[in-house]
Amino acid sequence: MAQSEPLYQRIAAGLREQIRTGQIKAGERLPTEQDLMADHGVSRNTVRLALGMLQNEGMVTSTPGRGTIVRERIMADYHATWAESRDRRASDQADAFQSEMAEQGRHAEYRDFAMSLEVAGPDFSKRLQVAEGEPVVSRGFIRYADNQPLSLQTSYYPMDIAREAGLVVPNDVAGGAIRAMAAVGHEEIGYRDEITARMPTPDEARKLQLGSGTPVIIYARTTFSDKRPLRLTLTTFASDRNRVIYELGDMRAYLAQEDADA
Amino acid sequence: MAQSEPLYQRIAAGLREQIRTGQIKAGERLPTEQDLMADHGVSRNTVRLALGMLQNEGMVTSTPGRGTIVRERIMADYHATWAESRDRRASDQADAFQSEMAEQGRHAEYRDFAMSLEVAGPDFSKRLQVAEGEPVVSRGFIRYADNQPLSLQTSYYPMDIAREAGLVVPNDVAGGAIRAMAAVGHEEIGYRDEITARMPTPDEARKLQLGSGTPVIIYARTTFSDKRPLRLTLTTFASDRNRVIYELGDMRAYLAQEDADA
DNA sequence: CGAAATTTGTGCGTATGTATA
DNA sequence: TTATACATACGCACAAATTTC
Repeated sequence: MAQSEPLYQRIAAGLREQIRTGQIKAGERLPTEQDLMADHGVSRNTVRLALGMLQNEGMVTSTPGRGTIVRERIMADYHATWAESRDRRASDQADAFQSEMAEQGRHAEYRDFAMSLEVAGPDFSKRLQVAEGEPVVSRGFIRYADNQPLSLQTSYYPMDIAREAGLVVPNDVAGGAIRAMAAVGHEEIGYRDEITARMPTPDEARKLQLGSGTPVIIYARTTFSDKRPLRLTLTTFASDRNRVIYELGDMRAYLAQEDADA
Repeated sequence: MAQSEPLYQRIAAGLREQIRTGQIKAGERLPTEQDLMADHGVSRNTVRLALGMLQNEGMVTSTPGRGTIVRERIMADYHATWAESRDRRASDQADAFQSEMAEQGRHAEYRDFAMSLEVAGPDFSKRLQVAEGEPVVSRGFIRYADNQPLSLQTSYYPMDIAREAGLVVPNDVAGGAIRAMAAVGHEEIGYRDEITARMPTPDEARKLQLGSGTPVIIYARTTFSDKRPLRLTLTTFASDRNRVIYELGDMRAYLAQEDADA
């Protein structure tokens, strides 16, 4: 006899397979806990361990009274290569996002705009070349599409640059922060992007309305003039609703293929 | 009295705070389940719900007999901008990785190399412009550093190109697959990278030796000649051990800062 | 609209197995 | 070997949210 894996893992594997093969489709209900208890002849505790696995994998969500439902994922693309360099009209880095969502027929907006002064921790200090303990200017907001939160974004600026560019104000800057900096001689000519992922903090989970098994993508862009770092932008993406896209080099073959599809 | 959150969440929050503030450091043991039961006057079940939260957040790992321990994390950088275009000597896309790890004084290697023919699913079909159901050539391996798995990588090639370039062999190709394709007229001149994150499947978790709360970063690179897609490379990174890095534009300020640090 | 039934969430207790120190 | 500590599994009760009638 094969060394048997735990009961709850077997039950989870069975449900996972039913979802993968489409026997249970996105949006549909799984059998209730009672059903699963009866089907497998196990205690409720064991059934809940199995369902807990699927929740932690982000495959299902459970709601009291409703049941356990297979999640569906929709994807918004964040084009890192040109998100900040096209149609920069409205707000800080609030730019290509709205035009891209509009193309997809979705309503994009920014909420909870906030400006504050923060003390540079080791992270900011190193990347912005600011002494630890010095103040930096933080400007952030939340991106929404169709009333659903997509990502949290906060940009940090060295104090002297923020002052020169007129960024130390508690509201949006006409034309965007990037242009405001460029206008006073701080032009962004280099970018370093660092991307990783982790599970969200409870605060992030609340703001992004994340299901329990959904990680966040952490996207950190540091920009440079020819002399120094100008800006550190931290974006926290809900990973079930976002992809980050880079296009490099000669894309004529890709573009031709896209046209053919349309 | 504030609307009380569930007991197990309160207990988890307390432990989270002790870890964040450094009262319990990486590598150290949390109080045992028995201790936590006594401290908070709750049942073991409740204590385990709290510890389960921390595990799902990737903060701790539990081992029978040993206890529950705060995880420590090491980071390897994957330089997407030039990982495939520098020092391409050894294997398929096995290139800059080894030289970079060597610079950090770590031992890099590739294991479990495998070639197989697969039927194109909807994903491959669309991106490689191959009819669904057609065979594609798959070549994959696992990256290790200091005996620890970092990422799973599999590349898919359209059958005709793989044949021309001599990739339909169950072993490494001298000089790398990219050169082999270029040598027969299929030169990569464009790249589209798609990055997202999700929780691992049990299989991925096993191969990457992931703790239960660790997501994976899914990195999909499609490359193009001037005419058509050449290759789809799917990389699954353990998110607690990897970052993906892009450097764009003029980085002279960043490089100067790096030199100064060293 | 309100009441009842359904379904998951939280919490208790207990027992046995298994890996580690 | 023994003790410790987590893993798995059983049972029960009540609360909270949703759907159904």
